Amino acid sequence: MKIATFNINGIKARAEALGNWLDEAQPDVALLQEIKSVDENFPAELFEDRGYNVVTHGQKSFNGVAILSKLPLEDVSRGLPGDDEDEQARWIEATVTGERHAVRLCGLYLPNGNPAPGPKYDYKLAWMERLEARARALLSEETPALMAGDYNVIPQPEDAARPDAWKNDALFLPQTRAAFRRIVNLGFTEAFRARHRGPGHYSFWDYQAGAWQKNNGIRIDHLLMTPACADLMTDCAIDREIRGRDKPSDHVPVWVELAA
DNA sequence: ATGACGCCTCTTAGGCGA
Repeated sequence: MKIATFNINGIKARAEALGNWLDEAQPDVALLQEIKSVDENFPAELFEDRGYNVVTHGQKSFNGVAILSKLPLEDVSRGLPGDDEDEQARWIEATVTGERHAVRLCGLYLPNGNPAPGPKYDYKLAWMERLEARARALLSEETPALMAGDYNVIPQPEDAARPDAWKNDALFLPQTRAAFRRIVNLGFTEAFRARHRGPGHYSFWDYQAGAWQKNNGIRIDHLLMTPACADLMTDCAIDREIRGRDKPSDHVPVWVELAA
């Protein structure tokens, strides 16, 4: 079961590029972020025609998450628990069942948090506390579960081409990294680092200032697996090359293969 | 660096992102 996370930066602008990538990469599941669309305007038929089931949790203009899955999506849940006042669409869950295992899938778009300090950074840290609570609950199930998406967190200096440039940024501040590390340390396996060491692995390159051409990237799209899920992982990689195509998102897909 | 780039919309300007 191949499961990918991909911040597409707008479904309207990315429909064609996303379709091309799906046709080539053939993921069983794609967790999408920043659809920037209300549910009614999401072009589900483009993906249903390719054999995907589609669930969305959208909002107008900003944010929005979706799941595309060739397997049926069961027990769909929208919104991260813990704040009934939060109207930003950043979390969606569903269960898929493989030949041997059911896997709980959580797609997330963690708040950017800039500028920091400030109310946006406070919202990011509060959201991460709610994420930690949901993560604890998933672990207590002792079943395969995956929390994947755009975390807007650079975990370590080696995850940025120019870490000094991010020193005061909400993606890299010590408090941000500590909150991420606290969640991982509950018992999750960060899929990419379980298989690849060293610098130079990125999932985002800014549109500006030739960041892609200079390979000035950061690694902020992550897949966190419960122990029962990590036991099933057979591969993990970043589909780096699609950043160089026409009309790319500023993020690229990251995927895991699970023997589920 | 008040920059760039590209997405979005109550669109041709301004908000937002990372």
